[in-house]
Amino acid sequence: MTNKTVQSVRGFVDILPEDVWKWRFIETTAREVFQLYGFEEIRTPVLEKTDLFSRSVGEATDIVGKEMYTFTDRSGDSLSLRPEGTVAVARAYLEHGFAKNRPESSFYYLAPMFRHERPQHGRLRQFHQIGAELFGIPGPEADAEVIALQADLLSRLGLKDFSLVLNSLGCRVCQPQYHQRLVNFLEPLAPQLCPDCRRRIQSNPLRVLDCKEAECQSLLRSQSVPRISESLCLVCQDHFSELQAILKTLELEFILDPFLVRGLDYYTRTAFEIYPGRAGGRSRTDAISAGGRYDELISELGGPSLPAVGFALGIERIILQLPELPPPATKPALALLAVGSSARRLIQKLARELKANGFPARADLKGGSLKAQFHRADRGGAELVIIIGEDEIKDQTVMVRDLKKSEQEKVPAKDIVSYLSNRLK
RNA sequence: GUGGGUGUAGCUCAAUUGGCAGAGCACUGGACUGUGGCUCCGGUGGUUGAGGGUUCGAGCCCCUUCACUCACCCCA
Repeated sequence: MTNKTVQSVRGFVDILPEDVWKWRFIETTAREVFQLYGFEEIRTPVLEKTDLFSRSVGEATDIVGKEMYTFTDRSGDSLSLRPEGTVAVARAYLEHGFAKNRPESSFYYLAPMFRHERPQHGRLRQFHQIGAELFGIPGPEADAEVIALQADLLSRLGLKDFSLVLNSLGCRVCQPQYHQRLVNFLEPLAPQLCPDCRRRIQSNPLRVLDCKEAECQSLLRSQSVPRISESLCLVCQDHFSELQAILKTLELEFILDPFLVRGLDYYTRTAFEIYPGRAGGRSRTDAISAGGRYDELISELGGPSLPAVGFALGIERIILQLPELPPPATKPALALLAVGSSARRLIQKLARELKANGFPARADLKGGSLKAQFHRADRGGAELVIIIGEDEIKDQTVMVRDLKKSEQEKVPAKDIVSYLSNRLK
């Protein structure tokens, strides 16, 4: 492996055949669940105008501020590879008149996202999300529906142990008030906090609350930290407590975490994350799914005032949590081997004919000794091998060998299709 | 973006103090000229991630760089 060979771009990885079946499993399971819930698939472009993300996700967020793949195209427009899915779907929802003609719409997507982060376990620069957006329903029923969908999807995928962490971030009325209360609370403590936290007081005060430094934690625990729940307006309080009641009715367990934060600016009210494991300890591992309500996004994009709630789930992170599964059994293959060049023509022709009849027939394309051809057939998982050589050409037959039983018999060439039909059911 | 760890054949890993770069698997050929798996024998495959330095001599020490990985950060 010399460095002269071309390598893939950092953080962009190949998904090899030995792993692709996991992806397909996740994708088809997701599509099944979405169909049950009445969500429709939508596909939006990987490129959007940079402006779309900076005004919605937030100019100051890390995602927009330092992680986007942004470039100027030949006509001078600033474009970005999408760092997340929600905003693009909201754009499409507006652009195609759904907001007007069918405000209650629900969409899902399975798509690659791009963020220029430092690659790490479960964190790539091109990563893949399964996401869903439910538009037009203001009540907590919509939040609960979306959460139930995630839970159903995860358990269908075989992930039995996960915990749902829940919080309300408040709306555009109560959010700024809480923010100010928190900053007022933290500023006097700043000298005793770690350098990171001192910086966070301005940039992201909520992050101070789950700092990993023991000293910060004990300091905060000795004070009565203001909680968002105490600052919520009445409407937000109602929404949040109703949601909790619905989740209980649906028998969906959750853990309240007043310090749960979202990294994108458009979220209001409900915010949730799903972590692997029962404990709900959310400091150790990364969330496998997250989302929330974003009632202001549509209007901030220039549309009417319409509520929405959605989530996104990281496929790579799901795969890391997937229980050990045996790869699905592949259809038994038929290998066709040839001795001699005229036989080689015949097997390729015969293989094509067999494929037309639905048999996964694979003619050996490389040739060489029969032994080598047998070896490849065996390694390739063939159960039956058809051999054609001079003898078979002469008497218009083919030799059919069962690799498992180590038995073989001659079959008239013209009968091969019906012979195989009996043989392989 | 910050800090730590690791890079040796396609894969998994050896190599004494700085002293001839190796094994297993895989691939390939033969034993067995038209019959796979098992066994035995042989072969291909490496600028030791890359570049520079120290040294009679570097896989090993030093510097730089790239990649992977872990923690921070961020987030799905």
